[in-house]
Amino acid sequence: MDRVTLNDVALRARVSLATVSRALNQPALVRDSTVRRVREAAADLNFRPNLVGRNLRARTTRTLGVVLPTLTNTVFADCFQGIERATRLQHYSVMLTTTEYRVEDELAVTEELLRHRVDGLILTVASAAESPVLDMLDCEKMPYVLVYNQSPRPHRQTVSVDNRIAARDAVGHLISIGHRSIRMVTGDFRESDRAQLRYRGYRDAMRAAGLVPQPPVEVPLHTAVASGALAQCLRGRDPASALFCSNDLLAISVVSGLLRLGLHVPDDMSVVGFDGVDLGALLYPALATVVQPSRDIGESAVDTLLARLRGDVPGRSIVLGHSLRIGETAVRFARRPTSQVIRSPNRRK
Amino acid sequence: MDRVTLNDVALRARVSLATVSRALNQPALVRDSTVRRVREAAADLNFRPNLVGRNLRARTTRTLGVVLPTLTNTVFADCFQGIERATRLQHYSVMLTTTEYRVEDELAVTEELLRHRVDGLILTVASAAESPVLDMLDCEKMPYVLVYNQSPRPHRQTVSVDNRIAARDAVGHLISIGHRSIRMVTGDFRESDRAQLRYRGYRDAMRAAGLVPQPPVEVPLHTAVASGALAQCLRGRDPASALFCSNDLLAISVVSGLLRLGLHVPDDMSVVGFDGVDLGALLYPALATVVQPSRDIGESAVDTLLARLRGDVPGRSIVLGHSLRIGETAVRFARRPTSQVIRSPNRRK
DNA sequence: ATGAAAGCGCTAACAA
DNA sequence: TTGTTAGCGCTTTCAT
Repeated sequence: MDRVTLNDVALRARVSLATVSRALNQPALVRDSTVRRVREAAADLNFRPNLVGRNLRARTTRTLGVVLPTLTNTVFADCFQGIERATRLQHYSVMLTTTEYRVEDELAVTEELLRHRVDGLILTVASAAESPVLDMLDCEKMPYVLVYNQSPRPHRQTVSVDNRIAARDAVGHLISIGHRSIRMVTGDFRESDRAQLRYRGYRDAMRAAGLVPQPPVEVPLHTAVASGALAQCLRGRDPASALFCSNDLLAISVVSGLLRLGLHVPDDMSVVGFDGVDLGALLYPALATVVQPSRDIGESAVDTLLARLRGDVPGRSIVLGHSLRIGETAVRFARRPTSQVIRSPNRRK
Repeated sequence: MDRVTLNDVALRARVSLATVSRALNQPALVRDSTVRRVREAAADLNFRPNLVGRNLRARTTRTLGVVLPTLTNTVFADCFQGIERATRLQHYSVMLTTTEYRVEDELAVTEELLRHRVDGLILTVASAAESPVLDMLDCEKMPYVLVYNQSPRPHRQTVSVDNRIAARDAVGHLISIGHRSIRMVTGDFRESDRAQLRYRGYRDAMRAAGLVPQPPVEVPLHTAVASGALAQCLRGRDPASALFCSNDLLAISVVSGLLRLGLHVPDDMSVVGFDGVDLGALLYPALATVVQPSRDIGESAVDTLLARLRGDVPGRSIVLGHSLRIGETAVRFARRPTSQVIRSPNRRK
């Protein structure tokens, strides 16, 4: 492997080991000619600083730990790219682990990160309100920042959109374009405090309009949406004309499910998602959705965390702005569909 | 922070530091009663082994470095999840970095990983045939395994499907169901040796059927497919009836683009992708595609790399099986469309 | 079965 | 400006 150490460089440059270290890390403290000699020697020997040694000595690793539920949902992948970019800019490294939504793994993977002595953590947990991991981190005074989660406890610093208001806006939009019977579709409800907040936003919007919020339709995650679950929204004396989904992946799946049932989207049913993954905009019909700035969330989390590591006072949680993407899966409600705009391009010329 | 070390535990358990280390790592070498005392002391003190210290001493980090182009394409996200699962099973950790397809970053991010003294690397490079990173790794005898890439040089161990044959199978399928004018759509061609291999597979299949392969249609990546590029496939005296796309993301984008142009998929144009991302199966119409076992590729890469770290001889590259997913975006060619199967569900009842 | 001690590669006092 | 030295937390001979 590579066994060339500071000492080897020192020997070759005919200076002490300490001088090499300084020449490489704080060249200002070393005579120019020496710096050059050292650099040359290092280059000749193909010297590669050993961060393990440095980290042990420095008692800091310049590495952040990241814990996310999954990367399959690109919302988290985007966030991670943001995290990575920001850390790289600040000359930090990052160790990523995913829990694949297994709440019981959150603690174990975090523990492993702590053994590696990451300087701080960025994580998305199932529920920020009651979380063994966060309790542990608090107890050990290990700095961390939550992404996507929002926490009732102010000391748990988060970077997110305002899920409740964002959801309210989305549903409010549906109402404003004439929908009155709107249902919310979620994955496993308990798995995500975001979904719960978004459900509250749904209720807020419904009530504000004098409508009756319905209980959420829970569909199993990561699988084609059972037509049964969807059919449930279509039956009864007050069938839904619009569905608000707790995330984009689910929304995409719901749209496909509806089409498969022989319905037309959006003429028969409007659908709105939440996340704003790029893919949604590429689809046809383009997914209407609430856009969260995932990359920014990641970058902002890094900045926040590093500020704290530098000793800044914790500061408040950060709420980034969301926006509505007016896609093609949601249109004005009409008892008898009038518009053929969306469908017509799919016609043969 | 946490400053409890082996020594602290030793003091509390009234044994030497060395005994604590042994009790924790090789309990067989220590009297049972002592092991218990040590464990208890460690638990009381909330001792958390410092891997930095261990790694420095052990001159091995039990950590693998991973370099991937992006996570936004779920094919890589899936692969990473496989990598993560396998490493965790073997009590290894992993450091991930992405290049976001910036070839010029491959070297820099890898260098950083090496400074962290990862024991080995798993990477997907733009082109395995000529790659400064790989040259460097070879030169330093740093163990690595490529995923997705296939290399002409046998010593560059890879884990992948047979891209050329897989592509040939896909195009062969199109031919077998009556298509004769088939074009291939790729992203930036130079960015990926996979795309080139797949193009060869396309040519193989065309020629084997006595058809004339056309040059690839290159469309800019990560953006809605320009209708201009697609229109190009529809013009001329021999307009395509089917498109083979170099990856699923592109295929999805192409399908949407066609729909937007007013064409029907698959009646007017069949589309086949490559990758087999889960999402494709959720869409409507479901994407026809070549399925690669991405998770397995990741897991297999870990196993291969760890075997090598254990001193096994390198062994040959691993070619995992692919399969065709018969989706709904590809159907038998007919001059005048006869089937309404796909479209009819989208009709109002 | 346990302890003493050396040292992994590096940084940072402290001296010179 | 440069050198000497003492560890950072851990594993591992080598003794006992």
